[in-house]
Amino acid sequence: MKQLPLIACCTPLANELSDQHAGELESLFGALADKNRVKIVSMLLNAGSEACCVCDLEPELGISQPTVSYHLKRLTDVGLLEREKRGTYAYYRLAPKALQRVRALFA
Amino acid sequence: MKQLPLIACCTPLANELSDQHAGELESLFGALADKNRVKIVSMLLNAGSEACCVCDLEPELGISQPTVSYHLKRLTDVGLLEREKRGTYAYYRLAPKALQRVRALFA
DNA sequence: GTTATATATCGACAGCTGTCGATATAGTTC
DNA sequence: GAACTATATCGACAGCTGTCGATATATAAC
Repeated sequence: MKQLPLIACCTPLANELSDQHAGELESLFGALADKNRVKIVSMLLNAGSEACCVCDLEPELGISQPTVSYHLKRLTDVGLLEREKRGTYAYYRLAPKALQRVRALFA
Repeated sequence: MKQLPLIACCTPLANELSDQHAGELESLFGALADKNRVKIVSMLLNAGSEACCVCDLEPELGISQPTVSYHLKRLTDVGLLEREKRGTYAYYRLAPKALQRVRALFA
């Protein structure tokens, strides 16, 4: 680069995200980067404060039970969902803090 | 399932997201599901209305130039970034509508 | 304790993703 | 035109992801 044709190039870019913070966001967005997981979050949003069990979700999603459990685990691992066991059933709900956290990213 | 132990199971879940809408969100979140792409978006946010060229981003990210171009393409393909060519340089900025769109998801 | 059931985990597999070096493309400078 | 430079594309490769059937685990019902 000998000369800058129109506007300055290579201006310093301040406030770069730390590797750690960037990695956390990668995990969070990665958890949402699947159509079935987006549907799960949407269904739990519509369910309000009610929790849903795996058997609620399976017929709506049209995928096998192990795969539903896999997606629920992905969402739970990043803190978006909370799990509560009742008898043989497992009930999932949106973690209240999770939505605030995501919302804060774009405030 | 013979009886419901504590709360009703298999209640109808209304308003499921359409396959198409879920797929769009999958693409959008997938574009953000990478630490280097998160950093790029963050840098462009900090840059405000100023656009950045590839040579701005490469040293900050510490990855090769082809890989930076790959990530910029991923973000541009989903409409998060806009590209403007000036001379041999390519300048990228956040698409104004994109942030509104993401924000609206969590309003 | 035996049977039934809801969920989680395992093993395997195809497909996608991030990365790089090498190369192509397009615009600038001489 | 020839040389240079900023960016994009290509080919390849390791690693991750979503999916399934089979199986394990845990609780409930009898």
